[in-house]
Amino acid sequence: MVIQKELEQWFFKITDYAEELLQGLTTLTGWPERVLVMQRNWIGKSLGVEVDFPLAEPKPDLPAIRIFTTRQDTIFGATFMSVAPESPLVERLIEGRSQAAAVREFVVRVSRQDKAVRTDADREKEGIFTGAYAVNPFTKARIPIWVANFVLYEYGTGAIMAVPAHDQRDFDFAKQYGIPIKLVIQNPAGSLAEDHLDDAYEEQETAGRLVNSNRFSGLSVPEAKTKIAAFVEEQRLGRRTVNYRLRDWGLSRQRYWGTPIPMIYCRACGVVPVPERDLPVELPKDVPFTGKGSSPLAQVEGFVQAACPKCHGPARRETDTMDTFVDSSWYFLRYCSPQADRQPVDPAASDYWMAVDQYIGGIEHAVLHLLYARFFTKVIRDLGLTKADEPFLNLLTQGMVTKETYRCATHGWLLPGDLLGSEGEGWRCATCQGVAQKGRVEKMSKSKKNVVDPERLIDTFGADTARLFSLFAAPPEKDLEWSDSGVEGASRFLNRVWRLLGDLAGTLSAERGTLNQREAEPVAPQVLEIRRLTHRTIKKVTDDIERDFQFNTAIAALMEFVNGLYKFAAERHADRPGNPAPGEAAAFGEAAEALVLLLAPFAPHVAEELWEVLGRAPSVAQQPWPPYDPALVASERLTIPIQVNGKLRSKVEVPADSTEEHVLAMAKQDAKISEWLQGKPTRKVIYVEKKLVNFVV
RNA sequence: GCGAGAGUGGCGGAACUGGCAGACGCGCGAGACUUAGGAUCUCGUGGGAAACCGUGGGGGUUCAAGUCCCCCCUCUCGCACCA
Repeated sequence: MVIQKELEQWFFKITDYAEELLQGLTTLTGWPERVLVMQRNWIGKSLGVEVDFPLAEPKPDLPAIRIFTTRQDTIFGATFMSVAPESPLVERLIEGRSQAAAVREFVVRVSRQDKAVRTDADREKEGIFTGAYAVNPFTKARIPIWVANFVLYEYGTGAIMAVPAHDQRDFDFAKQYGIPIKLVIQNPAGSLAEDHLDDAYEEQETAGRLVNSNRFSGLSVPEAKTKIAAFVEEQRLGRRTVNYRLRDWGLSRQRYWGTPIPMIYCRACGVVPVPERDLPVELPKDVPFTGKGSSPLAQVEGFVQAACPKCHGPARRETDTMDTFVDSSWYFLRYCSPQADRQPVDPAASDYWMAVDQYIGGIEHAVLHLLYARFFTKVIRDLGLTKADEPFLNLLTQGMVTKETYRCATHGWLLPGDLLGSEGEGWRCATCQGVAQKGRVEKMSKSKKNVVDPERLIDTFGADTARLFSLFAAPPEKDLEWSDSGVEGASRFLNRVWRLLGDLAGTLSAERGTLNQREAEPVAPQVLEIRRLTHRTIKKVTDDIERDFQFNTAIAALMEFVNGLYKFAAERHADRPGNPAPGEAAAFGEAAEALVLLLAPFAPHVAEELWEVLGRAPSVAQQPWPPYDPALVASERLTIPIQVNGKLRSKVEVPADSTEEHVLAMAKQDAKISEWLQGKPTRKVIYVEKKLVNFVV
């Protein structure tokens, strides 16, 4: 059973930074849009006004109820007010009234409800009349004050003006309790009738006009918002206000693992912070975990008992620990100067290292961790310990690993090892032989049992295969669907690389170095082709890694490279057994080295061994990234697609430096093309250099 | 409901600024080598007999659209009584 208790807790005043945390988002150009949106929503800034609604029977210390609204344009339609059940106003409003007992009972019932139930959007709207009335300051009408379950005590002022005609929640509530509805905005068609409304008219963007609103009638919604807000201030009824959805960060946890909150409670002096010389407060080692009651630390008398730093009398320590998000909010700053012992961050070191150029994490941290880390950075900056305004310049939110699920009617979710059968013949449960249903692809989890055993994976295929597959299966920001046959494919590729280099290694060493003399002698065409492939691959892999970590296409390029090298090797054996063209072995040598270097980030262990196979000194990890020769990246000959009326009809091969005239001439000579062009006047010829020709006939 | 992202072969995914759609891998098919193959190698593999048709659907711009514009559908994620 879960019981709600009120606890006294510690908070960080993150709300002081709400505006800066919001504004800072515009500078985070290296962050994914959806993370920015989530943070913007989380901060939830809204502009509105606070207005005092005088009580019909004012009390000396409570003359009015203050509300917050963003829809001041509808204020003439406010026909009642609602107050949050938790609000202390409730008690003040009902005191001495006949309704008091019933209202108290309602408040108790609502506050007992589970928070999850209460915050459910479909929750039924419920309320109770307090017996008290207020005066709408614009219409001077006497309006009843209700307690309503949907009004949030934590947001705004904990009390609202209710405009049933233009707010769906108020509309539902008014309908339920028979409260009058007053129309104050008419739609452009003029079709809204106060007594026949099916729903609240909440539209603000279209050209609705104010009605029944005195001197403000006829204005559009935006005009009315501005004018009424100004009027409220002129008349001293209230003021323009900014509200944030963001709440202060409650950091107290009734757990052991976490940083102790360095506070001491003294009967005489109150709450006293632990003085700096006594920091850090360390967690005691010997703690009983009973699993019940309060914080584990509260059980440790030796920890709890302390002397008051002020009066040195007996006092008690805070026994709650901090939310572990506190630690992850500034570790990157601490990493800049882990040895600094006088302060948490050495400003010089922080200025050198910060901000973090590239941050990688799961999307689940979009709001909490990434907002808290931004908050801490700003606080630490304001303490003068760093100049960074923002901690992370570029953010990559990598996807989750997913896998299909299997379920047996009697045994529930099944581990891959508890499955019999195959995709074709269907799946069965290994325990009961019953039918196993293949379910959705979901995030790997222990509960759904759609997991792979890393031990077995590594025993069978090795860590390189697992890594290579993970990087190849999807771009990093997308979810990765685990596939056993895909893993086999990755393993097959590494084996192909292994065999290729093993075959080549023997013949390579003899001719190393001849590449350097390539200017001196004519180069055989196949040598040039091998070298072109090599340099094009280096460029492709380099570009793909630098362009948003597109490891999947980088690995695809390596696979193409290997396929190409096999082809060249096979041709060599077929055409010129034992008789290589000048420089051919050297070109293969260059290719082999590049292959190993490019493969190293994706399959470091295999690459390290291959580096040795090539007879090079360890370690491949110490080698510079291979450069490419731009001259070798460009092809010598191009295949130009030829279209007629935008449809592909043929292709011609031309030297890369061909002029437009030459390409067009070649195209017209092409047998298929000349057939298509025959007898029809060519109206237009589109020529895109090195790309394509299109005849419009 | 609001916001963001995405829809491409049997599957995972390529296609950067409009210019050969389907790279690469899986799967599948055929063949080779084999006592054997769930190893390896080679070839093929969007649909269609073909003309042609094909990037969720429908319009549009353009010589040319997966890519740009308009409308619609579906899915995933986030927020959700925030006044």
